[in-house]
Amino acid sequence: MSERFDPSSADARWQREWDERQCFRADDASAKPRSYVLEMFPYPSGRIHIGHVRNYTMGDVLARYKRMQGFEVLHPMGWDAFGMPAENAAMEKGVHPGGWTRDNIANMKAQLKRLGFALDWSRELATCEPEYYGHEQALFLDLYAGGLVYRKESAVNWDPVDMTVLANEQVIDGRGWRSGALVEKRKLSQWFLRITDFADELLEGLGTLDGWPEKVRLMQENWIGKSQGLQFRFDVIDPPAGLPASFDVFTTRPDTMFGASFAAVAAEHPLALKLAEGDAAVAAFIEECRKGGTTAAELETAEKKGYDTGLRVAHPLDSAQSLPVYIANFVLMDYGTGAVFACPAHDQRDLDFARKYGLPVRRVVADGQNTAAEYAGNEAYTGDGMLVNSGFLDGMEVEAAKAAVIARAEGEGWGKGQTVWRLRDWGVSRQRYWGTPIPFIHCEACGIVPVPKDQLPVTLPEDVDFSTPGNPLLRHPTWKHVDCPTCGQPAQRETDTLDTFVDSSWYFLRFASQPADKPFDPEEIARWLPVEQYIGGIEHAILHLLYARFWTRALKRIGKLDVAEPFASLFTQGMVTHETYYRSVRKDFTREDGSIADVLTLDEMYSPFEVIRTSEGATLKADGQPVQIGKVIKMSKSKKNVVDPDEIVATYGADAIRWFMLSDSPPERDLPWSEAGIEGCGRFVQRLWRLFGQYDAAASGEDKALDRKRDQAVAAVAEDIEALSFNKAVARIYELASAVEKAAPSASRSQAIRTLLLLVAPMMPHLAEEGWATIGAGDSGGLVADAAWPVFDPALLVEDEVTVAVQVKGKLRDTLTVAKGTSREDLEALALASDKVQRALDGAEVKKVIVVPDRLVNLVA
RNA sequence: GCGGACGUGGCGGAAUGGUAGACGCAGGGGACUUAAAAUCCCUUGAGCUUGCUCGUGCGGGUUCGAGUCCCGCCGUCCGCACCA
Repeated sequence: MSERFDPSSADARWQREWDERQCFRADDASAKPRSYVLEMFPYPSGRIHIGHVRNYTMGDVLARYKRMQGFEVLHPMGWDAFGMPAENAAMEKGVHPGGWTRDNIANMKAQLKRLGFALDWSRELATCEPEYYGHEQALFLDLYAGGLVYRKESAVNWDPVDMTVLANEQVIDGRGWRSGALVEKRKLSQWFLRITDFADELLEGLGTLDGWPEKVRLMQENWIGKSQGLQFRFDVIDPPAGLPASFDVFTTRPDTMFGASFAAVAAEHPLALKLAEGDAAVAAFIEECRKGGTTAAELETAEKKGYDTGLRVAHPLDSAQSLPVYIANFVLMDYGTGAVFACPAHDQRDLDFARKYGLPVRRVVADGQNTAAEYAGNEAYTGDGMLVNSGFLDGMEVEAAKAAVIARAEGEGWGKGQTVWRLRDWGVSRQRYWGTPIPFIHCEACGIVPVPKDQLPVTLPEDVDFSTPGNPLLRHPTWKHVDCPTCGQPAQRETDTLDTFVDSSWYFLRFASQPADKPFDPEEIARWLPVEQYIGGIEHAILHLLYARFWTRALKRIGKLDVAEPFASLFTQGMVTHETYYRSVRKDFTREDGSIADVLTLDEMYSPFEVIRTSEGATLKADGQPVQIGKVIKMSKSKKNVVDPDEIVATYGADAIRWFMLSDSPPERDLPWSEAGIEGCGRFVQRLWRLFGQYDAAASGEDKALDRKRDQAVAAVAEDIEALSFNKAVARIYELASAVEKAAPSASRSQAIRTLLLLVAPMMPHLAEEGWATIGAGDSGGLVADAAWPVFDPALLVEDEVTVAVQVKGKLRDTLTVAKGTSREDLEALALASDKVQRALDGAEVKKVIVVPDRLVNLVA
């Protein structure tokens, strides 16, 4: 064995070996128990980011460990390859989105290979290839046939300069993020998926996902947003001609109906719009509401504003009462019915509004002993209590009163119990080129016609022009012109493409089953799904994970597969962070005549490679002067605090960076990158290598203590990996390595070295293979990638000597080393015999003795 | 505002209610070396009177015993948000 482990030659050599032997190819026909380990597939942006390395290293350790435990493991990789950046590159650099994307894939695949991940590349897929998106089109048609896809007019953010629809996230302060143009609301006919049909199931299903973080389940629960209450009708008293005679409101507090003091409709409510037609003041008010900002800060401080329409509605429970109708800026058109009844005493917004406009505030829920109808103060009472001042509801608790009002409304026919969801149907139309074409044809005679399945895939044209804004598919000279499949007359293709979240809603199914003639085979899916462990970033907690759950359930409902929840366990890993370095620089903006127009203080950022970091501070290499050390934040190009995984691999080898990704920080938390840290990892790789070199098959003699440490490490590391507590597994391995280093040569020591190699094999596979070639030869002769996890006798884990803490009044005074299982009496006697204990007791009488066998003795004086 | 997570040495972090600080990084001292690198050994929570005191954001409580459980604060981060 050579002196040093040389990753620059060993890494590539073993990667080639794994490739040639197809070690990580999942066998569909295997009789072994199965395990599907999946990390969220990357967008091919160009380079692998350090966050990818962390994500895929975690999955890789688990996949390799599962293989060692005798599982048939499916651990695939692919590319979420459609999306905006490719079109941006096309516009900026004049390249083709497809060429750009495929080049990126090739580069990133090579990068992933250099990290030595145990992936089944035979199942690689890219969502931008017709072999993938053609099947997606087929599934979309199946969902259409199943009634889960429909078209409707919907308002979108329209960028009039780029001539495209923008996602909400792409609208910044009302302007398009690229063009800077004021964004318009535009009505477009768009394709929708009926995710709201599954709102209840998706919510219920969360309860079965024991392997998901509570945080993610809560986020999805809030997103789905189930509210139960009463929807009821307000009749307008003496409605003016041309106005609706009634409108519906929704409330979760029907119990508070006797406290109602006004009704309010949203500015975009049909009633308000109708009133505006004949009344300029109403129109002006509506316009004012529209201008209101939607940022969090603006909403926080926004004043409640209302416009009294002069209309009045009858109180459904008390015909003697009527309520004024306001148009109010705090009522949202797209939630519930866009209209509310207001009970100021028990709702903060209603109270703010009532106080401002001098409307009555009547208590109907008792706040403890406080039952007076007169409601004082500016804080609404929203707690439980007994109904008061409420006619037939008096004396009931809130929940009972809700039920009573709903029952009465349903009996009398003016309302019914209703569930309202925050979740909206999923709009999937995008006016973009680089996405899956929506497989429909618009025919003047026949309407909307699905593309017949034998004509799939509908492929994207290659010859497209990005020199002018807008959707290239729309202005392509020939692509959209087709004959109607039904009547044969000239017709037009749908030129919208699917939201890329559709692509990622079923890729995990295609990984498990890849027939050429259909999206997947349900029997093959049943063999691999659900994914045993899914790993990815928390940023996908809602959209991707909810869409994937929905898509799977939708396919189940139409009989395409028999899986309800695609991901049995989910793990959301933290980010990789790094210090930032900056200097505050004064910038003078001078006019042409030399006068100063503006002075700003800007932070100039420096990359870690421009900076020398010592324990005292940081200096810039260029001038030797100090720089400020900023916050530790997620690596990002704009903050210049990125490190390139490729450079780390070139310097320290794949195993060192993998080890770093697993060390120190718990995997769900952020991991601060440090130069010193990666150097330490590089040193540990070499330290293990030296240990492997000390393996001596001929050594003899037993070292019981080391045997036990070895077995304890095997058990603990296995437990830690299964819990994804990689940082603890790493610490255990360090401990065993130190113990082995200190031990004198023996057969036990050689055995421990061999075990150590197996324990690090999932984490440092290249080093392990290189060592196994010497140490493992003779027992299997094969690769450590195919080796089994070390076995041990659980009985041997038990220590025969234990250290027992001795406390006096709860404070540690001494420790005793005794045989395991020493009796309570003996422990007590030994504790009392201790000088330190006697000194601490200082003659006091021992009143009580607590003995926890093998752990501690506490003497209470 | 609502919901959630977290607060432990210089830093990342360990710790089924039972010896707080495992393990790593950084620091200090030493060995080897002409020297450096590499490696190895010792040391490293604070304070003082060197065997004692204090120490897990703050204040209470439960307990023989609390980083851990309960109550009330403070702070940081994340998600959602005029959701009726």
